[in-house]
Amino acid sequence: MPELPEVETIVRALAVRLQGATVGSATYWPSRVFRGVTPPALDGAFVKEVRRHGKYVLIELNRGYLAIHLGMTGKLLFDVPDSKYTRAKWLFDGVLLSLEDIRQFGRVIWGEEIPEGLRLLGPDPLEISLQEFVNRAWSHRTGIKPLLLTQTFVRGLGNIYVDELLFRARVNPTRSSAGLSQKQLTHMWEEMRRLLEEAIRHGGSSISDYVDTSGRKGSFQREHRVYGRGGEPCLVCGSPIQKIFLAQRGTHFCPVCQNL
DNA sequence: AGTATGACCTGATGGC
DNA sequence: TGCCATCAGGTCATAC
Repeated sequence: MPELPEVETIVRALAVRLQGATVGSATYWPSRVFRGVTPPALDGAFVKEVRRHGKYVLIELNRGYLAIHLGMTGKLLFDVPDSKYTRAKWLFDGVLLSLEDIRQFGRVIWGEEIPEGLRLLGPDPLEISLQEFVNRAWSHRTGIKPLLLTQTFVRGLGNIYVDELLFRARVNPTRSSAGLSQKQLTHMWEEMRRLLEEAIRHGGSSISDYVDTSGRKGSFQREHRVYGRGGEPCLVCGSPIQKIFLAQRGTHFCPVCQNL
């Protein structure tokens, strides 16, 4: 579910309420999200910083790092009662934070250092330089869509924002990354930043599950130009938006605006 | 190194 | 109303 803009929205809200707070208690329900390794109790630990690392929420404590990936249906919610899908909850100076995850594709990782799974990810799309973006794109032989979804290439893009980005940059999703021109990649890099920043300003996209820490939906789904619009007219040229499958992911694009 | 496939989970939706 | 298939903001592991 949540991609970079949604996780960024969550992290900003967490930072306000958790920075400097002390962990009073932690409760973990048996669940796949821990992948067999439940974090320690953490009583008395305090929060140094909350930040985003790709699609991970990273909570830095004085004793180590709690990394939370929300998978497809994960939510971090303040002050809600336990539900059937509550997988963990923490009390930070009287503030209750719960992790709910229906499908359990999310994960919670504990590490005394930043977990390796996070360190191995590629650069952040909002921080990567144009030159590095171009060089990295040209160094792979794969399709541009699957490449943008690969978190070791850049960290944080998912299916919605890749489709939207390729539409805005007028790049066909079936193109190979190495075959793109400097001009096309420059356009993509610029649109990537613009798109993500705009989506963050809208509080992310809510299709079915995503809500922020207060349970509120984002509004960027109203700005989607291709994602979820298969068969509907292109907002630029009017031809029907196509939906195909690439790398097993639904892929939406305009065959005219994004011609080969 | 690439790509293709299935697995992991649960719920919503649409066709019959 | 029920049953079945299909689909969903994401990784992962395995096999060619």
